[in-house]
Amino acid sequence: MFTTSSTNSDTTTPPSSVKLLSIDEHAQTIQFNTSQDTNNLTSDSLCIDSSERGTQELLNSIHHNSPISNNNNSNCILNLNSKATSFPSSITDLSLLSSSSSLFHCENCPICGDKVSGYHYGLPTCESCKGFFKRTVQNKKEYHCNEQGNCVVDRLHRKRCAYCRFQKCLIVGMRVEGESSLCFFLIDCSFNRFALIVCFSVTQHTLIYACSGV
DNA sequence: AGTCAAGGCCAC
DNA sequence: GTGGCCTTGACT
Repeated sequence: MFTTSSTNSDTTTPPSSVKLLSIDEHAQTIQFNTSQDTNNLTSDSLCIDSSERGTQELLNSIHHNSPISNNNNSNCILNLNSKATSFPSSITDLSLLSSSSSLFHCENCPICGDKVSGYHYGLPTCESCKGFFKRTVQNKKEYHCNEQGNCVVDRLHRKRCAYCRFQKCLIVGMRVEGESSLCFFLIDCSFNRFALIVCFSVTQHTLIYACSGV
């Protein structure tokens, strides 16, 4: 699924962090910096074979719904710790890792892009999306979209379509306590072997992928 | 005691 | 209905 390129001459030492630089319009290349420290950034990239079955659909989902792409690609840092440098090989492993929410840090709300106020219902979100999700779940609200279910959900337009806002809450992984829902991102650059792991909510019947490139 | 997330409250 | 602020309870 992936091929990789790297300008990093040190191929044996895992980086301490990965900073995402960009995802192109069709989510076919993902550029990111790896670093041992913030003053020594090197440039790497993933190239995705979009001809592989299901790949493009998955990456479009990432592009449109992930905290990464909703953040102008500037404020998301995936931190790698010792646990994250081993590559999980099964969904069970992924579900264990997904509970390590501290691996993923984002300054902007993955739903609307507003300022994150803390972790709410499993994700770092803003205060308004926290309240919106709470009211929806508590009151068992059902919304309907007047468009085709693809409304823009950002800080300015989040009030316009509750249906699309709530769908986005579910897609990015918000959940009530006790519900099984996975939303996990990891780029593993240990020993110059790159892997992107994407795990979405099982309640949305979306694919769970674990892909690696050499 | 400090921190954090869930839930409550209430002006708008 | 929304969203900012507050209280509460669990946890360390």
